[in-house]
Amino acid sequence: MEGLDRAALEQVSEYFKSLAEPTRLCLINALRDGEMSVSDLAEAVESTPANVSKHLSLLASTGFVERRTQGTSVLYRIADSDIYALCDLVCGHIAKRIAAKSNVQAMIRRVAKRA
Amino acid sequence: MEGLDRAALEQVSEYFKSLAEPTRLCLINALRDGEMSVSDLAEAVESTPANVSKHLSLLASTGFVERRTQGTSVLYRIADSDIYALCDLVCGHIAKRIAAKSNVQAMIRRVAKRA
DNA sequence: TGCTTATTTAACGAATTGGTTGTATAGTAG
DNA sequence: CTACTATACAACCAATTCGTTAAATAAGCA
Repeated sequence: MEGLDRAALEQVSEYFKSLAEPTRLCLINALRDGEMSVSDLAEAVESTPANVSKHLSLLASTGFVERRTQGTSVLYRIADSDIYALCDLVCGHIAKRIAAKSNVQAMIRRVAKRA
Repeated sequence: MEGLDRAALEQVSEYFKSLAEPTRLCLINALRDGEMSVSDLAEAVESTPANVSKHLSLLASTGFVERRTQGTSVLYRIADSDIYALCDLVCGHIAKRIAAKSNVQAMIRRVAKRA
């Protein structure tokens, strides 16, 4: 992303924004095992169909999920499994931070002991 | 991130949120070549020192950048270069989407020609 | 000490967003 | 055709956020 202009960065931020919401991450997690209907997803993430529908259409607009109609239901699925690589990178970053922090705390404990 | 509870997902979303803003992405881009002061960064991203300072402290709180004081200046640098891998994944996703879209448009052109 | 520069912080306003509620649309069954 | 179900959409409110402005803090220097 080296030489991106302002407009491009705005678009990139849009994509990050669509992942920057716990309910949407929960939906993405629920879709790990395959496609699900809106109402089933609503139950899975403990929210209302209306709310879930709104989140899903946002995720669809950024291309992370795709929809398919079956009868009166609409089934959603993950469209780009790179999304999980993204989440794993962030989780790894958090894990590193927690590890670093506990190292600091361990050091503080050592210093305190010595004093 | 398979079995994450609500609290953990909320934390993950915090990290994505810190990348979900064009000015912050611009700052991260500017820090690619090494550490920079707040005022230099403000000039680089065409914003005010106050605004940039606020964005930087947010990025520091999620551990993507680190600070170091030198005289009256404060120098910021990238703390975890995984951040670029994250951006590259998103850029790749966008590129895929654009490619797919232009394929669809090409197909539409073909069909239109045939008719 | 006082002056200047660099950064941070607080307070404010405009704009965006997540969730709710009520309504509209579309497909299915009777 | 009517009734029912599943989903989407519009309007609304509360809460958050980006940027600005002004004031506070801190470091270097005359």
